[in-house]
Amino acid sequence: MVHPINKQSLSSGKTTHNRALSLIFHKMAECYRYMGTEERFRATAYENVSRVLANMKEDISEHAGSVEELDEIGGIGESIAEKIIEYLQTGKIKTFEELKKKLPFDLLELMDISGFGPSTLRTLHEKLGINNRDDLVKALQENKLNKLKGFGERKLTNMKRALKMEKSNNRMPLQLAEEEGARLLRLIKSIKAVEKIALAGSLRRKKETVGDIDMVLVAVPRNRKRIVEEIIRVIQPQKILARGTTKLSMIVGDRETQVDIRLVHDYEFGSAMLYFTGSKEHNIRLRTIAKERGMKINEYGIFDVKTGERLAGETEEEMYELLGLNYVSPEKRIDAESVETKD
DNA sequence: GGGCAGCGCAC
DNA sequence: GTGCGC
DNA sequence: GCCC
Repeated sequence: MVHPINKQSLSSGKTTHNRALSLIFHKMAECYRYMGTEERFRATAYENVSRVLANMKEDISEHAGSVEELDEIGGIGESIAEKIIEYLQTGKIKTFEELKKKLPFDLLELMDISGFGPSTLRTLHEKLGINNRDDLVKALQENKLNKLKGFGERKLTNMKRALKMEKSNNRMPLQLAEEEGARLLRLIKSIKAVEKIALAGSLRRKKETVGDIDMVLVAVPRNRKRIVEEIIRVIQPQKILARGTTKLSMIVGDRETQVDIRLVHDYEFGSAMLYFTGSKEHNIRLRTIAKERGMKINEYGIFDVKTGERLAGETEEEMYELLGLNYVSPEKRIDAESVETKD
């Protein structure tokens, strides 16, 4: 089989600093999240920079002539600029080294696993003395978590599954995801009360690898309970992570693919598709623009902040239009810069 | 110096 | 109500 | 932490 040329791999030789720094800032973000809610915005800031670096085409050292130069990059401010320069000059970031000493650092990598947030990890550390992944696996085997408050059966099952799966990188190549997506669409379309269903997320954006499969389903509320039951019946997921009347999250197939389905009204289809297609950066940019215009945007539509009136949401096109933006095709909804104001 | 999204589901 | 993921 |  012929593989398409991968841009990332072409430039990988020049972006080694980006990768290393992206990882460090990701780890620092985890440290701050672990420290508690008062640090959560700091954590977000570090996570943002981590993502910016991961997506950057050229090596960060090309912009690292001065703090001022780095500061021009969105998401990077004075403090992180200094840390980037420190890293390029010394190979280390002192603040990071100190965080490592201060916190149960090996434990924090578990935050990369779905279901493990800061609070959960603090409880595990403080109540059971768990310091790393191995400790946790052992504690789970010995059923030591069962007594803990807030650790119900479903949560434990999900934790065990996530822990097992996390070892293998579960992102699949686009083509495989497209095949699986088409298969699921076919099955769900066979359900009578489903008025409409479409793929969203990174699969719709045609990202080169896809982590999970997102779908938006249109149905009236009175049919939703039955639809969810029917979906489970025809798809026969390996696991159900969460099920309600507006949301279904499950693990499907031998590859253990996570599938998330949102159930919405027909008039919310556009806003739900826009929202769940992402990317995250693109959404944040849209939110900011909406706010500048006195509007608020979410998966249910665009609203006038003052009156609360719903202004749009049936189609994506009308939403971009309302915001005074050119329509952006899903494939191009990559970052904040992919949003263009109309002239 | 204030805002940084806010909602559904598990518990 | 809190934690978590999205 | 960053942005406005």
